[in-house]
Amino acid sequence: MDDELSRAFAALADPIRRDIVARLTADDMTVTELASHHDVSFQAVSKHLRVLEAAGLISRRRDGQQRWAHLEVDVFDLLTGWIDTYRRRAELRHQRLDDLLRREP
Amino acid sequence: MDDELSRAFAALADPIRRDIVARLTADDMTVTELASHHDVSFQAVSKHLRVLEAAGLISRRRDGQQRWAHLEVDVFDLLTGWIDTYRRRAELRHQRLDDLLRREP
DNA sequence: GTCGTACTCAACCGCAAGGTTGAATACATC
DNA sequence: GATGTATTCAACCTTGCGGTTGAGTACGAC
Repeated sequence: MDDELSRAFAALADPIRRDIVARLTADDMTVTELASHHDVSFQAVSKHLRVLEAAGLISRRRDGQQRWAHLEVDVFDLLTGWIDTYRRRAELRHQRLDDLLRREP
Repeated sequence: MDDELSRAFAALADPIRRDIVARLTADDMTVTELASHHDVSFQAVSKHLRVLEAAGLISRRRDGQQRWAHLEVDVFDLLTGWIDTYRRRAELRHQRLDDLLRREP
């Protein structure tokens, strides 16, 4: 659990954090607003935001007393990039297998 | 950490498990073969395989004394499905924002 | 049946994750 | 300056994860 890929996958493994990410697709939000939708303490949500920030999934901006969380979609590319690489590799393997079977029945 | 999506993300958060998945794109493999590439005990790799199986990322087949692990790519769709849904939603938001700014400068 | 091989199960350990509560900080308002 | 609000920091607790080792199971070979 050290590289960026691991942090990103781990960050999205938690349902509350996935929900936070989902809400941030609509608009930037403050900690209070995000916490209002969850049955955990305010501070717990604050922790979740720190995890998301460490994973590069969000950035944060201070405005007065409020801290606005903003979704950073670039990390999504990192994840789908990894997944697609190996999905493609698996499909290629099946392709080759099919070809072989078709050639030697 | 209960639903399939959480299990899948969590499973791929570990570098060893990602490496196992990567190797399985080339071919089905036994526990011994997979363990030979990593600096952890044989039993630790066996545990990792159980996690991957619980996440639906692999299936397993017994053949004599050997247990072959086989990659199941369908879970990849589950992950990219989730990611793309919210990536698209975020892009739509930016689209609307751009339109608004272009209309009222 | 015995031996070696492939693997799982079980018990344990250290550590980090996610949660809590209470205090501290930072800013806005009066 | 005092009060209220938004947020973080710090200390703590419990649980689960990834690792280990040692014993148990299941199968093949002799």
